[in-house]
Amino acid sequence: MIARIAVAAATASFDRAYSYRVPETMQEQALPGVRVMAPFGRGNRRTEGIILELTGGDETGLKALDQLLDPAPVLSPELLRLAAFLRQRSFCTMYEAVRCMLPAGLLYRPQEEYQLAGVMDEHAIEARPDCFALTETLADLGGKATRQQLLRIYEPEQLDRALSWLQKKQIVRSDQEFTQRGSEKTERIAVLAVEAEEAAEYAARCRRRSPLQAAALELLCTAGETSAKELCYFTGANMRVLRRLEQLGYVALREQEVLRRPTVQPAAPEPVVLSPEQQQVFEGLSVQAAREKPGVALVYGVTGSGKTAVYLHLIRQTLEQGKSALLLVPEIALTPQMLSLFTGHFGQTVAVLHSSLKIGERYDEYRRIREGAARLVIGTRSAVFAPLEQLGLLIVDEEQEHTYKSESPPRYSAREVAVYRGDRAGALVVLGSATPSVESMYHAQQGDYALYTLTGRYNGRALPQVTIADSREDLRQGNGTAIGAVLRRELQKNLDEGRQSILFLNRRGNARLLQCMECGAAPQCPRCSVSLTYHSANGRLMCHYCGYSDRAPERCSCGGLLRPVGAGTQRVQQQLSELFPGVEVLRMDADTITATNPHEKLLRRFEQERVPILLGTQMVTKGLNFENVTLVGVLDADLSLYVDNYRAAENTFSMLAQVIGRAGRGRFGGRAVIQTMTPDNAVLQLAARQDYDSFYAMELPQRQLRMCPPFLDVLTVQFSGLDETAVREGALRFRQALERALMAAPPEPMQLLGPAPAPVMRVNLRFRYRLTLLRKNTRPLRQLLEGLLAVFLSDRANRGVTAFIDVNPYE
DNA sequence: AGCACGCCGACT
DNA sequence: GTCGGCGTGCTC
Repeated sequence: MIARIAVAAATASFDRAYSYRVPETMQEQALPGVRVMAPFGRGNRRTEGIILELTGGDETGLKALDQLLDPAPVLSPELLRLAAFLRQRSFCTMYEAVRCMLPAGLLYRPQEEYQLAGVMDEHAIEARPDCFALTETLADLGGKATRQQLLRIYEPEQLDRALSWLQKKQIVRSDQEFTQRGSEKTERIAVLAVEAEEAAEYAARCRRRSPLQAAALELLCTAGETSAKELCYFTGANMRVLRRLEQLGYVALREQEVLRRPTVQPAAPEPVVLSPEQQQVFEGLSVQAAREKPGVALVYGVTGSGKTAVYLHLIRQTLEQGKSALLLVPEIALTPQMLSLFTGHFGQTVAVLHSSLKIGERYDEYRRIREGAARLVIGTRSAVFAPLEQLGLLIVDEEQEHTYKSESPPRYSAREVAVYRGDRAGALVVLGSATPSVESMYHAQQGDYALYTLTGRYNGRALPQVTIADSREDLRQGNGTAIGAVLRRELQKNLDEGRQSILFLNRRGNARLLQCMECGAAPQCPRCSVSLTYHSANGRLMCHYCGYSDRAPERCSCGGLLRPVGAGTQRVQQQLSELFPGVEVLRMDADTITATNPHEKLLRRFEQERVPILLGTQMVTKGLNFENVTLVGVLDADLSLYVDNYRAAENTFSMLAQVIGRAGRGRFGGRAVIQTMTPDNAVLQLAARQDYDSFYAMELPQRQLRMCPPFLDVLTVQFSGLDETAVREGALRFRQALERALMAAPPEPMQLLGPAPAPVMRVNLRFRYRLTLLRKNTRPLRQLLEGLLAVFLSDRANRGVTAFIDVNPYE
């Protein structure tokens, strides 16, 4: 018997199915979807792999599998096919695709184990004292140790240098042992092992010599029991530092059980009654779902039109038919109400999958799904790979959201995967949105998708009255603050009436920087071309691109004082307190949200204590649903509009529509004020009127003109390397090869741009350039690009330059 | 990528 | 004569 396997060791340039002989003893258990270990390459290094298929035939000259890692397949044939789709679509290797479909808890981590097998003679000891020290360590550990154990004591390079010498001399032998990650249900907790006074005293003594130990001890003195992870985060220490403290007897580390089922507060399962319009949409979808090839439905429903109620009925029907359902949401944290609604109705049938679950929780949920105990999966992007059988329904809520696109390999779009899975399984795919992506609406207009519209607002409430306020007017009046005259008037009105308001600062992310008060410079990452982000919680500077972290200095290199600046919520809060003395303003941004003060808690306070004003960045735009909020203010609507991205208009429209939708959810009607420097901008005006149809009609020809989706796809080839010239020249060579290949292909509308520096030109010391190809993303094109990429990566002329391809990226 | 094989120069 | 530098080609 021959097993065709995909191996983890393969890179894009030699990723194919490799044939191995299946030893007699494994024949029964070896099935497609079972992971294996196998020797690979000249050195026969052991690599992980997965069986794709089994065949008969000539076995001579084939290597044999050496171990099966699973008692039963971890991927069904359907999911294996999905992995192949993912590989093809996102230009990743087969094994990368497989890995991304499995929960982390299921992934084996091969653990190298080292065993003492000889002794060093005097000569050797003199020549390689470092190696001798290592053999002593091994002897202390009982003659063998795992790589991880040794890494607690030695630096990786130092360890590898010594080990390779010792292995060559056959003094140390290595073996591999497999530990299954995620089977653990514990986390590591640190506590003081001595009186706080003694610990503080030692901390003071050792501060000079080992500042990290001192910092960790001091934190433990004040915080008491802390998880090792948190302790490291706040002090900048690492596990080695904590181990050392344990050795010295100041700290005790222990494992503690952690909760494995994500907790969701189920709502009372009150019957959800559909309005006539919702009923009509439900029935239409229901009929469509019953077809042999249900296809895709776009449900376009204005904010507050009750898409969720329709989902609920559709899901119930699907489950009653004995099928399973998948509901994708952009971000779990922003949809608590939806989550409790569904758990209230479907109880244990629901499994929740998202990235902030603990490894064990995720693994448990995954198992409940695979065993058929959970038949409704609610989750974020990667939940699209949930191992559901008998899929009858896939819903992608807020389908335009960018969180569905993965920005790390495999770079897939969960929306596309959902459409593919639905097609293969004969299941209905529902894309829901208040502001559909231009692509999806285009497909609906073309008849590729069925279109359903919900126009009525919940309980017939009117849309908020929206005012566009001209910020230039305020500037002319000498009002340089973030709150213009119009908004100020409206806020005052709300305060007088005892109503609440939400203010939205349209800043990307919540990044906060340190800036020099003298020269204006902000500390830069030494390895990337970005400013470092300031974390006030632990007083450290961190780089979001490469992970660099350092204590925040007090002064700039010029000697000036460094002060935090950022999204500017603090400044606006200050201005508000001057404008409305004594009025409480609740701030919601990276600084006010911490582990102990999550944004749910903040929002609960906002609701229950009726804090008059909530001020925040992007996180205030979504999912909030408060009866007493009657005013929404957008402080700077332009900011997301004038960026170099074909989706800028769509994103801005969608964002504004969502924010405006936050007002007037209750009985009292709502108002919104949009402040802008360009009040005549058509996108803003249409968003103010919540006129999606006109926006779409205006945007579509723009897309055609710019050769952007839905007409053509954006395929970027990104190059990176330490040597800028090599990267640029590599990109240029790729461009030339691509031009030649496209010349030979049947002519199609297209445009090839670049090489140009990537938006963040340097990350982790590596320079990044990119080519942009606007062209229809067809199978022949993908094959052409895959081939060129493979050639590029194995061409010696491009040494030191890596490349990857991304389709319709967000950056 | 990661490894062996092979062909060249500097050393016991 | 051997050890080790790195350029080259392959991965069932």
